[in-house]
Amino acid sequence: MAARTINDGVKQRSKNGGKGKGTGKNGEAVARPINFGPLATWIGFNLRMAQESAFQAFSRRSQEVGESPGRFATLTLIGRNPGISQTELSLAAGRDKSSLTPVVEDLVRRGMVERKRMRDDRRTYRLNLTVAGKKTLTQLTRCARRHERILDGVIGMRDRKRFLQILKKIAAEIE
Amino acid sequence: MAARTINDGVKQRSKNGGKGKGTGKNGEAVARPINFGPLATWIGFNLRMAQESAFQAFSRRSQEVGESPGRFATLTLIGRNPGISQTELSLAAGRDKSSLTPVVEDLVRRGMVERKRMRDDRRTYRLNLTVAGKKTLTQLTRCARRHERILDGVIGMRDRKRFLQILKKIAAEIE
DNA sequence: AGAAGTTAGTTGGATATCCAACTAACTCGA
DNA sequence: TCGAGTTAGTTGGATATCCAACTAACTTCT
Repeated sequence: MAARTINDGVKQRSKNGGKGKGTGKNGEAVARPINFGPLATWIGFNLRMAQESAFQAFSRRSQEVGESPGRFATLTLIGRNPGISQTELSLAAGRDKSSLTPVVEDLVRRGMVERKRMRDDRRTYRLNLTVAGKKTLTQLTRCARRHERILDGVIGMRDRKRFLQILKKIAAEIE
Repeated sequence: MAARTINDGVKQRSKNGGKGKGTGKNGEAVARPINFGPLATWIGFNLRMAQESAFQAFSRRSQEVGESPGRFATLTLIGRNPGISQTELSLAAGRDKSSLTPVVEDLVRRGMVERKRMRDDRRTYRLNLTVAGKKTLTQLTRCARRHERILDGVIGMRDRKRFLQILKKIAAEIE
């Protein structure tokens, strides 16, 4: 993940928050209204916008612990599935296995993850968390919980379950 | 966008679709169950998975027209907001303005978009669709409609409106 | 047992995107 | 009117991710 400074993603993009041409009566910038056309009601576009927003927020949060958001899912999956292989991991995390090569390398280098060749199949690695990895995961999990709480607040507990179900359905059934 | 072949993203990742160790009685591969731990119920993770899934599907679809998915939002926004500037465009599309430099360049080069300096502010560009751009946009819009119809099918019309509202709320209210 | 096929992980080439820093151009205040 | 501050767009440096092709290791079929 990018070595982002405190000034991060959304902030940069919204620095100029919707400010286009023109100025309001107080001298404050005023947004020129943008016509989104069909984008306004299309799921695909809004899904992307929501995801990016949430991701940036979590990115900021995980930096507070000095980690990147990408590491989080990886550490969780290794922690919950000791001895998992890189390919299994990539499938679970929804990434290409080649994307995991540098990620795992980094985690091993920093002493978070332990990587052993399997006895009976020497192509495959077994991944496990080290003590340091478990500690980091605990911190990251706390971050994630805070993040989730905020998301829950936005979604509202009344709709949360259904919303989650639909997300899973999309991930599972589209193509 | 990547010059993807017909064999695309999700396909690649799911080629081995959940196949871990072990083999079922028919000789078919059987997934080793993965423990997702808290990821299973976290919005952030599932939002990412759903978005990626939908994005890949649309990516494939837009290749049928020889375009990349990223171009679609851009063309739509220019088409709906003639004379829009690159910065306004970047804000609307939720990307950094620097990301748009190569995109707009490409669209201009391929004759989809026309780019003129403004008279009264020579820093700013005005972007407009050319005839060719409008034609391409029409094709892309058809693609997108097909894609949306599939998403609608997965979500179900009963929940669609609420689901969309929540996505917008997340994009707007998170950070 | 040996050849052909498959699988785990890595490498290479490419794109998309970000942020910071830059240039040119505009605006505003004294 | 000139200098400081702001804004539009580009450039540079970095990361994340993809797909294709590769190597090494396993499996299967004859």
